[in-house]
Amino acid sequence: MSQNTFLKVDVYILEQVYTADIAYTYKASSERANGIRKGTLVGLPFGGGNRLVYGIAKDAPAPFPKGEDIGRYKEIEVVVDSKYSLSQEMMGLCEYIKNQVFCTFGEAARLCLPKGLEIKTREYYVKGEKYNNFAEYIRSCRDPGTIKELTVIFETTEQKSEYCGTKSGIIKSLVSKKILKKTTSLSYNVNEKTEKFITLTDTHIADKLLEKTTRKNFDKYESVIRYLKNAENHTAGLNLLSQIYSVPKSVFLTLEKNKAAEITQKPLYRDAASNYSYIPTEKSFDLSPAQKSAYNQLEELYNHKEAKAALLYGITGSGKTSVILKLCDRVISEGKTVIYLVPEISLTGQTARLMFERYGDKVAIIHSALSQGERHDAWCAVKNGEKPVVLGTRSAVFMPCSNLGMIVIDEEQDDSYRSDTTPRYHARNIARYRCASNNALMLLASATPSVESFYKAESGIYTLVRLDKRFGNARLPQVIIEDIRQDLEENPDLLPGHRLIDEISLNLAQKKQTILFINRRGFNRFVSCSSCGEAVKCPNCSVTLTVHGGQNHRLVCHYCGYTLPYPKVCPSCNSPHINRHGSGTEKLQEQLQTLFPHARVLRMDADSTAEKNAHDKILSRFKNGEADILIGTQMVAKGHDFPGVTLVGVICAEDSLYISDYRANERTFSLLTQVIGRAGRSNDEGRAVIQTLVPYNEILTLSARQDYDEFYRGEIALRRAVGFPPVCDMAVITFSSEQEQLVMADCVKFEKYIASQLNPRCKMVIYGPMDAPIYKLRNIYRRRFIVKFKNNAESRGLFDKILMSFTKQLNKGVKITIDINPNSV
DNA sequence: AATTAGGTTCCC
DNA sequence: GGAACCTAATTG
Repeated sequence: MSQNTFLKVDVYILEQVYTADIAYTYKASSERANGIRKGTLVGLPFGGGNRLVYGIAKDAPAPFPKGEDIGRYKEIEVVVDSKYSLSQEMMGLCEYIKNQVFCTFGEAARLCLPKGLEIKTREYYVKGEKYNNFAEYIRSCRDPGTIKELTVIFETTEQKSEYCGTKSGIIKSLVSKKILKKTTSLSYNVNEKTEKFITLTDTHIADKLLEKTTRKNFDKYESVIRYLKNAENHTAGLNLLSQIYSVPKSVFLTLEKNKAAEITQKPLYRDAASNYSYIPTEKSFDLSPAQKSAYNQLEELYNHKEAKAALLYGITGSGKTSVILKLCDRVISEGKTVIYLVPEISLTGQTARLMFERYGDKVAIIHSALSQGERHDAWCAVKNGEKPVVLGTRSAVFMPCSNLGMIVIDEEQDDSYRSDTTPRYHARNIARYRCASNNALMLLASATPSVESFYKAESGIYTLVRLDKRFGNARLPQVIIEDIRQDLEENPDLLPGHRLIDEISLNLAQKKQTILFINRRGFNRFVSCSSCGEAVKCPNCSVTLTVHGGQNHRLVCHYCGYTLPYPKVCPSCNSPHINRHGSGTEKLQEQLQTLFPHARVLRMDADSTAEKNAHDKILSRFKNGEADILIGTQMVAKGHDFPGVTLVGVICAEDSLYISDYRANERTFSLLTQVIGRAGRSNDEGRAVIQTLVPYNEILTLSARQDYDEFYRGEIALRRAVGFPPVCDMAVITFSSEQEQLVMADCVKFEKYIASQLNPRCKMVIYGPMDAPIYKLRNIYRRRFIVKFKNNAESRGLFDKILMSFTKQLNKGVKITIDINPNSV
């Protein structure tokens, strides 16, 4: 073959490691290169073993420079279907992610591709060059047992010329002697589901065929042909037809063979929409004057058709959703697409119903509880433009929408928008990039914006749009901050105090609903021994175990899932005096059932929502009035609209205040404001009882007043004074390993190394090394450094350089990760 | 001599 | 991350 029949293709390997993430040069025959553009997914032989891996073409194929030695390049083996190609925009996005969060291009690309597309290579063996010498080989083998195995191998080889074998030493040596040759083939985890259809194309032939048919089969042909003649487009599903008339498949094949009919395949989408019941509606929203004004401001911004970002700050119950949906209408009516992000699956259910009502099957739903097949099909449907609206959690921000008009991030302050595994991206940053490259609008919405976003709104980077009146007649709830120190002295074990009990009784009598919030699941938080003082800890993690399933049933680790029966004696000193401490959702549920035996109580926490669609079931049962009281962890706080709820109780409000994290105040304020906001969303006035040991705490009083502005003013002043985000940026560099000493050693090494690498222009301040807040997790020890810096290209470049070179120096089994502005520090 | 275990290096 | 490649240790 002459030189110029090959084209040069630079590819990124999908599974490449961080230290060597470069584009590799491959060659492709000009014919094959026809199917390759920038962003095309390809299969390549990679590494010494030439195993087949995925790559993505970095650029379009180009001719090799004259005189280049093409022989040293390997050839692209597979060009994957173009529907799995990444668009120009997504290629740019991957490059952006790679630079921002220090991951490989491939890791970024995988976020943009449907899960389950992962290559599965199957190893098998075929005859090698020296296959004919094989009889000789057997004679030289001493162990009769292995001869038996070999015979089996070659018998099947003779017949099929293929053997899926174990990796025994025999095969290895046969391969090295070139008697066998190792080969790989590729298959996908998820395949497209298709449905077969039959179309009657020629009624004449069909009728003639009927005349010739023997009496025995006549009825079957007759009914099939009759059905098809009357069917729309003379077409019907093959499986359906064969079921209705119990016809064998051969009937259809005969019709096709005689050219009376055609059989076609259509992709069959596994659509999660079928899980939701909804009634389509055409009705438009009646917006209040306040909503109208917010809408107008946002629409004006959208009309610029420029990369814009807005923060819709609307107090709880102000009707943000109607404003946003109306804006969606506007964008979709122009033929553009919308991505609508919500924090968790517990929220998709409610919003999904709203979206389906308005946009029907134009909506794709993406969340973690989908099966791989559903996810894959939704991805394809979005890619080919069948679903202009995407509703989903964090990962939905990567959906392959073309012609994006808007990305909405609802409850934008929520922690779940940041990924806590590599690549550690924040959906907000991805959205910002995508909106920028599509000249689209990024719309952040919240009742309690993150300090970071509000800061940007203040400095004019985002346009701030306010909605500070509740919708309709609804008013903010009356909030009582209840000092429960007295109650606890009387009965240290009782969770609801006098005041809350009275309010619940009142609500039950009035047949109104109540939400009780307690930020801990399980029964007791931990158990400890009164003889030796030790708390029972998880053997794999440096945390205490939580009591679950009744007061003395089991102990469970919330981090690794380790569990053991409730101990009779202290594991440390064998004393029988074990005490339970702290309270969770289960204990609250038990106490309520004793206090109010006739009340119907539902509980929503990570345990009660383990199975698929459980969130939605609990929430809709509560909404339908099938229960009087809903107990839950933060799941109940977020965005749900329960018109029947007039009372909200918070059991230990200060719980989340005293975590050593600079965002503890922000998180507490946001959580309390939101949970209080669940009350009184219709005409009835709402009440909230906040039980606490620190009644004069400012965060509590501010959230009781729902006074975000005041909270923000205090918080930003504090962050300025101490130097925390958003005033500066923070990088957390974590070292982790199963071997404690190796982590220690590498941290010491790194401390010196980073000091020697610092660039005075980057102004980095380094703290550490120190133990991670949970030092041991799943038997992995973690220590870390915290770096305060300014996030710009120069300092990112410096981090990149430091990480690249230090990763090579790490002890074996030690991992290094970097997280910029993580959720918790 | 010939596996086999452990460590190191590079992948177009 | 993983296979090949190298080297030293183990073994009948």
